[in-house]
Amino acid sequence: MQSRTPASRPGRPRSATADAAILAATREALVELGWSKLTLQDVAMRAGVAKTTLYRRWAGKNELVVDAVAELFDELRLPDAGSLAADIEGVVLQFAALLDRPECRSGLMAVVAESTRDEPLRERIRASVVERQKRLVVEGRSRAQARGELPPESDPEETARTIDLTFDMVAGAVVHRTLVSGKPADGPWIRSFIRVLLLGLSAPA
Amino acid sequence: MQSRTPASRPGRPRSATADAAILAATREALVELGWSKLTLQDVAMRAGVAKTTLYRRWAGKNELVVDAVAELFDELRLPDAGSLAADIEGVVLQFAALLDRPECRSGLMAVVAESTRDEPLRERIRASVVERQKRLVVEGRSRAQARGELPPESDPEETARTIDLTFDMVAGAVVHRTLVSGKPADGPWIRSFIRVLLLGLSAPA
DNA sequence: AGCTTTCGCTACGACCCGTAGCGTAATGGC
DNA sequence: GCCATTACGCTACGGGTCGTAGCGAAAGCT
Repeated sequence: MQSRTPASRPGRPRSATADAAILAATREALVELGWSKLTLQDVAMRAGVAKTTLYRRWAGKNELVVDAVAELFDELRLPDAGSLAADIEGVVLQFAALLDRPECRSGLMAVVAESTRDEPLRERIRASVVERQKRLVVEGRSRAQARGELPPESDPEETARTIDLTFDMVAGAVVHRTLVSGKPADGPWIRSFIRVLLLGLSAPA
Repeated sequence: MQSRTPASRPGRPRSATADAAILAATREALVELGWSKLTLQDVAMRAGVAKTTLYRRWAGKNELVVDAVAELFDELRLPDAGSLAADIEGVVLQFAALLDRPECRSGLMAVVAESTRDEPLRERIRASVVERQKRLVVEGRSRAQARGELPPESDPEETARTIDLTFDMVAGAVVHRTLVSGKPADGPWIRSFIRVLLLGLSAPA
């Protein structure tokens, strides 16, 4: 996750149990304290490890929380509900449920904010969180094109741009609705959103 | 801004000069240090005031940064470029320029993250930042309806939902593009975005 | 065995927080 | 002009977190 083991090094290996306990303790602390009041020594206490163990594995609070939140995004799955609209609705509902969890709300936006001044952190977020979401867009899109619900594209560069645009529109709208407007991204909202989105995307270039 | 003066109170009034100096110093510190390394005593030094003066006016870092960033959003204007697409392009370009400024990037997302566990803070952000953006959507929409570019609505509740949806889609996509994907919301991107958006919004219900 | 790395523990200086207390400055009411 | 009231700058304080260093013991590999 954070430090690769080149084959097997000599010496005592790192405890995988401790890793899991630390990440779970981090999420627990995020729920109870939120990002700003979360301290590394509190996480160490909860996880039952020494504070120095945390610093051996993570550079700081930012990196730790990214890894703790990233695990939540493993749950995201692309359902096969028969139509593009239904597929998107299923994914967005899962995403909205994630953003409803307090450990996600307070952690994710905070590390994104930090990443504006920390390029390695941005890359870490991109690799472990954003890519997992984006893959859902790519897969859903190719599936819809096979069904004839979206116009196919020949130019691979144009395809990449359209995927980027779709991803930013979907994820951006849901996040903004949930965290800025503070209203739930529930069924009715999602369906009206998908309607606007698909009308725009399915039109010929 | 943060404490209303009921008519005129007895005693020495608060220095408006100090207010402006503090907010400017906050933005300056945001540029140089970013959100996480910004401290109130550093802001006090830069502004040439005592630390206690800061605490007399703002409850803490969160509220101070919200006010400092909110002033930036005063610059947003709705241009009259003749068509809805051109109007939106103008507004989004301004918004993207705002999000390019480091004092905005690092400050805005951080307070939004904090607001997930602080309802008064969320309300403060809504009133002083979000409302100013939303008004642009409302105005641009009614202008477009007068020009016949968007279908009119009879149900006022439906109208409110459409405005909310439009706002979340526009602001969300631009923020996500800029801060999460880390790519510029430049002219070509904005135009392809507007194309998708308007195709969806201009379709009949 | 011997070597290497991790782990828990303790301690440390540095820094920031948020508040209290003081004397002084600036205003409005009488 | 005097006084009550509020704002201001300054100093100081206890409490907390940070990130690091050093130590002895534990747990793997060869």
